[in-house]
Amino acid sequence: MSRQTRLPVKSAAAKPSPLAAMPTGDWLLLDNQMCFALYSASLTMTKVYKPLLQKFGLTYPQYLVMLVLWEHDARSVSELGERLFLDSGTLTPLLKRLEALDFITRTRDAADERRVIVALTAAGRRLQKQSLTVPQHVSCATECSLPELKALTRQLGDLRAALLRSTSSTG
Amino acid sequence: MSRQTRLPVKSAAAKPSPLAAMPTGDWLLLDNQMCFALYSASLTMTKVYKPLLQKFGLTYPQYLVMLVLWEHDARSVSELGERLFLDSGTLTPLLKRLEALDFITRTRDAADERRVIVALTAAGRRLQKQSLTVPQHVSCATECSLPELKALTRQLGDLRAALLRSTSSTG
DNA sequence: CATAATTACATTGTACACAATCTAATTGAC
DNA sequence: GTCAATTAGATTGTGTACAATGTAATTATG
Repeated sequence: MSRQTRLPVKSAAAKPSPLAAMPTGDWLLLDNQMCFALYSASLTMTKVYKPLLQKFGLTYPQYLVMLVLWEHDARSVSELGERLFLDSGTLTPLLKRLEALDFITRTRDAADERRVIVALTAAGRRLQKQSLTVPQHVSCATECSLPELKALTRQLGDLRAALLRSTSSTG
Repeated sequence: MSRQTRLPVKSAAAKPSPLAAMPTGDWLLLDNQMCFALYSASLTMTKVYKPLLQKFGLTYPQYLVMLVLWEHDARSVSELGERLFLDSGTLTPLLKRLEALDFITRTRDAADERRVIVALTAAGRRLQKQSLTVPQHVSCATECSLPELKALTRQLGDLRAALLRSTSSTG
């Protein structure tokens, strides 16, 4: 067989990398890497939240759990995990801290003793109104307009979906 | 004085939040929040890297340190930190692991005994060529074109810069 | 040149994040 | 109904992140 053979090899002759249009020597440059921009922007973002959430005693991941519960109270741990893309190893200790703060309760589901139902306390519900200033402050800190924020949100959602496909499938 | 007074009040009458154009009740919805899209995309991204870097025994933050050193060998801990937006509390243990893997050396600077110079070993340099497949694979996983990747990289870099301004200054 | 201030890094403590594993409860196959 | 397979959470171990603090070396000031 010649070197030009293109039989459907294992993970496909498929698409060439989008990087093919760039010199190979530039592939490993930090500032060319979208992933590093993503990673460092995400870390910086949590630093912006920190002082805002500290007033309530919350961390950013804890605040995310509260957001989910404010949308729909009383959800199981796995439902929270699906919504937030986090697993029980992360959520279990986090939820125990939220419980210790008296913002949520954790109760075994009587109908299915494997499940743990996470529900808001009165204090947890009260927190919703008080935390309206948080997205307000953070959105200002982004120095983005609302259309820009919406566009970025969609792009990052699409990116997450694409990356999830590559982890769950053949890769 | 009339209600129109615009004396420079504490943290300014300043700009209204970009969210002002959105119903208040939507501010706390998870899927409206760019920050959650950012956070979850970043976590998903590191999951894509994991199997690719595991071949070399590296984690994603460790890989970032290698990227910096491949661009410019022999840098101090604080230089690495400035480049990666990480502090010594994160880098010190991470660098010790890279040293244990024999990819870097850590040496006190003779000219300034406070500084620790991080430099590549031969194995660390060899890793550069071997890791060219990593950005190739990840860029495919994003399902983005090169112009899309470049645009996202710039947007996220701008976002990080804006967020950094809000943490360092008056906030 | 003595000492106060600063700088560079390390350490400690808290909180994620997640793979791997474990346990208990439920469901399925027969 | 019994036992295997599955499911839901919890636990364990490793590795970030980062605030706060500690220590040693360097620089600045008088």
